Amino acid sequence: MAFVEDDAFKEVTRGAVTVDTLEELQKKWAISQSKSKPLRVKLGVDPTNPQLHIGHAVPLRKLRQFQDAGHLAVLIIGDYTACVGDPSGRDKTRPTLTHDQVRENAESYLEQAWKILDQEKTELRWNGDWFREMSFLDVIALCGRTTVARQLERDDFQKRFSGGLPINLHEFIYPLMQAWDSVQVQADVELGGTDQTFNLLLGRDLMRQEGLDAQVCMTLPLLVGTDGSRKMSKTYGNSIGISDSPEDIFGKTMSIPDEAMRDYFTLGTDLSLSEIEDRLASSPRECKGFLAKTMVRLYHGETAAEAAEQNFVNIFAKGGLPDDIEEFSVGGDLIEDGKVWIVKLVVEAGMAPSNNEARRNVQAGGVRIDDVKVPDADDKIEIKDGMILRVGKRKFRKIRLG
RNA sequence: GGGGGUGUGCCCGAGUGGUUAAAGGGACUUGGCUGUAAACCAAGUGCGUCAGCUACGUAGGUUCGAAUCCUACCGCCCCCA
Repeated sequence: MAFVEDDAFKEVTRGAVTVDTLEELQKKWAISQSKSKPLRVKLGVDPTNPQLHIGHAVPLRKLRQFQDAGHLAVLIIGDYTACVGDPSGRDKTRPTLTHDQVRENAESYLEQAWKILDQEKTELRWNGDWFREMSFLDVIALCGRTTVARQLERDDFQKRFSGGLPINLHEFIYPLMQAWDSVQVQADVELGGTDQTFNLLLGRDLMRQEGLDAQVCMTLPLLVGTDGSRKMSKTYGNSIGISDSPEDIFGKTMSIPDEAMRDYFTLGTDLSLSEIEDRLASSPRECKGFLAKTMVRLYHGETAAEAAEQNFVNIFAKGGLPDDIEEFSVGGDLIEDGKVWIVKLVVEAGMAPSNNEARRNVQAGGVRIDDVKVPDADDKIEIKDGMILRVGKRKFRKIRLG
């Protein structure tokens, strides 16, 4: 067997948790090189949410690495699978989306994905193209390709089943759909998070059943969220969106636990392993600052990265103010004798969701006007144009009269 | 189809007629320390300018009074067929 150990191959396998199997990948890689025929590397994405975060970016970056090595990305938009909802790693049934919602999400999804992928080397497919054509009989036949026992071996279903939680029948079909995608596009390699293992392996099975050369399955670690414990997910509120502002990306990255830095570097950036090691060897704070800057650079460019860092240092190291502060115009009905009740002001400025929450913030000493604490929640504030209202550490508003 | 369970706040979970806006934990928020890290400490987490209002699957009912009792409905789980 050909033994591939070139740099591109190393780069492409870097960070993978499992490769089923590495030998097959080496073989495919070697054949691809000798025949100058790019590998078809599949990634299926379900646009269940219009916002991509850097956790989603992990497999996309991996896909990009394959592209840089001369291979073809086969990006499948799961417009049909998204309507089912992937049960992987879930402890409850996913809410189902309408097809229209999915189409809409897909648009913004792609817009963001092209920040990472090379569009020239991408084959874009929609799995509705083949699922739409299937008859009910076809679906039945597809379902016949796996067994209930096999499904129940999965950890997520096992937990739900033994825990007395519902498992809806359509959830069993999801992996089959994803696996069928592989058959349709004749994938050489499929990428996915470790939670995708079952789905990916089922793709191998179906391809073999169809007499095709089975795909190699590569699983990647799930990026941990900014809380450092759970996987990154918008629903957990621990995600960094790739469309977030430079300031947000910088700030959120600075708030991750130190232990998560290595994963963020290896999974979320394009830096070389040796550089990453060097950085990790420096002081954690410096290292994290560099990480944050790198993250901003990836999605907003070098200039924005510099600015975001400046801004951060200015606010948190020097206790200053951000460069750009959102303005809030105080409407006439709020003002009484030139004064505004602090609680109402905070709420109206969108800095707290309710009066009670705003009141608590004041009582805790977290509300400042021009850097002076507001002592009492009952206080009325004399409004001056340009005054700075601050709630907590990171929320600022410049008050405008009129 | 028959029988047995179960449904509480963001999540888990206690509570079986009366200071129960509802124990405890997680999560989160604000403050302190700091590196917007971790750990730790403190306060807090339905709404309401504070009088009050609304909440324990949904709708009714019993009661001076219900998350707690009754009826119906809905969802979910288990066993039998």
